[in-house]
Amino acid sequence: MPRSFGHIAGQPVGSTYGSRKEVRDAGVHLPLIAGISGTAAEGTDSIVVSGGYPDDEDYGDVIVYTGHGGRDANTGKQIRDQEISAPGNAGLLRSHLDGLPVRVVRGAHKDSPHAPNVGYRYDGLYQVDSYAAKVGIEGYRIWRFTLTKLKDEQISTPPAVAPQAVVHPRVANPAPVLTTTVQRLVRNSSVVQHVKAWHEHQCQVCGLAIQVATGFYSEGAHIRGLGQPHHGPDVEENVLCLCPNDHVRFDNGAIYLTDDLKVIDALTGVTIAALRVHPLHQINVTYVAYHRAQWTVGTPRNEP
DNA sequence: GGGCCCGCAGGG
DNA sequence: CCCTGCGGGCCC
Repeated sequence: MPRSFGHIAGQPVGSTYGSRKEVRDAGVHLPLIAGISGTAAEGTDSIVVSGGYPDDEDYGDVIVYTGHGGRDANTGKQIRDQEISAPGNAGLLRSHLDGLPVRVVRGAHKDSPHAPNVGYRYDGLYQVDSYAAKVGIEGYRIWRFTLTKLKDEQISTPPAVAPQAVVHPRVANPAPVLTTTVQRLVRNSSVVQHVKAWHEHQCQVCGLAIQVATGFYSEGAHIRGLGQPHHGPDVEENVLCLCPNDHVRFDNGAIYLTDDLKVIDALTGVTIAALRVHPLHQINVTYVAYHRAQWTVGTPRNEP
């Protein structure tokens, strides 16, 4: 069964299961025993919270989840430090860096008001807000991942086609203001992942690749913005791989691109770099021109 | 109820 | 292929 991120069709939040085999057969969490599903490269698609590690803390919408590793294979006792490079831990780190949603399944266990009374229950999607090491109850280093529950509007995937045709009805409630973290989550489509992979997380403006414990971090920047009022498409030709600084510069017009992909400093008009390109990553200059126009237009007027 | 061991399936 | 893992059943 291929790994998939986000909700599983036919498995609404609140679905219950009698055993880990049933959870697996539903496609909600694939491993039969392990609590963390996923890989260091792709990220973690799901976890099971069932009291397997004493340092877990479950507050319902916030979960502090213990990573795996460091246990004796026979006794199950913690006998050494956990490593961030262990596959499940590195997977949760990657989900944090890429803003991927994690399915959370809770299993029945004592002393948790948030766990089901019996069996397992799918409790929806969470994001990995942060992680850090600490010495756990058993006296060894553990890695702890803080997950918070996502609201429905935070996990809508960008449409595959440009949404010009979509009718936006006037609604009484204004659209929710999304945090930076959630924007990243909503925007991290497979398109963005492709672009990041081509550039190996290296910023196309300055060349910086931010490195953390088990990999790199970069941001996917849409050249012509998604959604209102720009309606840019979520396609590779409309996405740049940038470091956070150059992402902010680009989104605020402090830098823009020429049609031959030179990077211009908007304040001085000076060319500061040639955009770093990759043969597989075609960039559509229509979007480049659209972005540039946003920051360079002025009202035409008759000069005396 | 706890200990133990037999497991499968996935990841490296 | 080898190793591991927030099962689970069975025995005492």
